[in-house]
Amino acid sequence: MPQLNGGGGDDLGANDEMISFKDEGEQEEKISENSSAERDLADVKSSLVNESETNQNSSSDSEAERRPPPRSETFRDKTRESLEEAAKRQDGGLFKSPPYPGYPFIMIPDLTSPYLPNGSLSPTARTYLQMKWPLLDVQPGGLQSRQALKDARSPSPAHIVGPFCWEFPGQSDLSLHQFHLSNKVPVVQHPHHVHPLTPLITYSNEHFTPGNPPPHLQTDVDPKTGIPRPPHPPDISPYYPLSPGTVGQIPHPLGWLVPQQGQPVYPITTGGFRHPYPTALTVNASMSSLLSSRFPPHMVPPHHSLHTTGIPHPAIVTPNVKQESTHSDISSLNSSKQTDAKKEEEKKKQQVHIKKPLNAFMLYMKEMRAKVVAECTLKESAAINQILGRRWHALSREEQAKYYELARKERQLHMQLYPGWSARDNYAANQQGKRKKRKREKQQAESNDLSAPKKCRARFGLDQQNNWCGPCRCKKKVHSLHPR
DNA sequence: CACCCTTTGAAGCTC
DNA sequence: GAGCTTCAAAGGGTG
Repeated sequence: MPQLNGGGGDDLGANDEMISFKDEGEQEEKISENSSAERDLADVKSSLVNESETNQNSSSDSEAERRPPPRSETFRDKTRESLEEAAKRQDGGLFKSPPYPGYPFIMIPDLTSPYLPNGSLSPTARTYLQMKWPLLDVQPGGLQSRQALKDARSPSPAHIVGPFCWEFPGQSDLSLHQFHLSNKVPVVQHPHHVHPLTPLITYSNEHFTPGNPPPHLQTDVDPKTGIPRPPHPPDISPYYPLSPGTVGQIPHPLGWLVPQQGQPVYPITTGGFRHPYPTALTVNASMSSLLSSRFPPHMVPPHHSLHTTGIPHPAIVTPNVKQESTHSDISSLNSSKQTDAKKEEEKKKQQVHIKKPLNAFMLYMKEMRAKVVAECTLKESAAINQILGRRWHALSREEQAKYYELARKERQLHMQLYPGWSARDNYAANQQGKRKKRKREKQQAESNDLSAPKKCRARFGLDQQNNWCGPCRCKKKVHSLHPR
């Protein structure tokens, strides 16, 4: 299990395990991809499949065989090298403290008293909550304000450069710069669903360079709105330019975090609001000490329980109930008492579904999906995920390490929020284990096929058992061990 | 409309 | 402890 210590450097121990680079052979594929830039979408799709198959085939070779000889200078190599150098220049090394300046808690200058005397949320708290749980309507002006906020989003890195899908490892940074410099961007595509931690990584390496905004961001002008961005204090990550006095007047720095298409990041159901989270959103002593140890004191929130606000953590969903509250028709008010009673019963029946914390790859996917979608004009998630999987393998150790560290943080936070939670809780919770059943059935079918008595035996015969597939060999052993 | 597909990683389960 | 299974996200595709 690739658990990073957060110290970076050579202590990344598991890195040898965490990057398998099973698709080293894609270098040639990339060249061919480049030469076929006018390939249409269907070809892109099919090439993905072909490449996958190719990679799978090549993966049977030994690692040494798969690794190409010291590479001549290709565009990819140059790109990666230059990017890594750039990252080194910017970072001066990995995980300098604070390693994750944007980690949610440090975005709160002060949440000791999130409420104003009139009972409303303070702008600071509002901003924090909006960032931490983007779909939460904490804007004072409701829809109008949210719309304004939405319109004033700072650009996401997911700008379109072209309709084709270019897969260059480490390209994210390059393309990011390209995107910001490019005027031929017809569409600003925002991540559809953004994990609360995603803002930390959306801008790739630059997230980990506290106080050093990348050059392309120094214009401080939102290219979409033309609205100048406020200067950020030197001690706070430039991506969270929060100031109690300015919040509410400036475009939301993470406005693009607002879920797209009206879809929530983690669907907040009515149950989500109804249930008082036993431990959710509570920064307990240990978590606070963790934060204190990792972040400057002024960035660490005090002990308090935000759950008193009834604000759900994004990881909580109530899976089986759709948003009843949206159906608050006038007519329904007539029978509100009966409906409420039924709802109450349903509520009780509902079990809070605490989702698993996202792993490193999931975090990476969340960040990069929109960009890949924009670049490829693909929307099929399966294909997108294939691309993302390959890009993931193409990432450098350092780049991957950032996501592993984020994932580690995510798990840590999750553990703090839900001490008693176990992944096991979600096993059967998923529709009474339907998927489990399906998968088992599927695997049984496969295994039946593979172990079909005549398959390998018929194909290769008893003389060439070394060519038999594993299950067939296994089955033979089993049969030999347990003869009837 | 529920489920599949597709990816990697974490964690649980089984033997 | 190895190997297998499930579930995290995502959204178009499918039956």
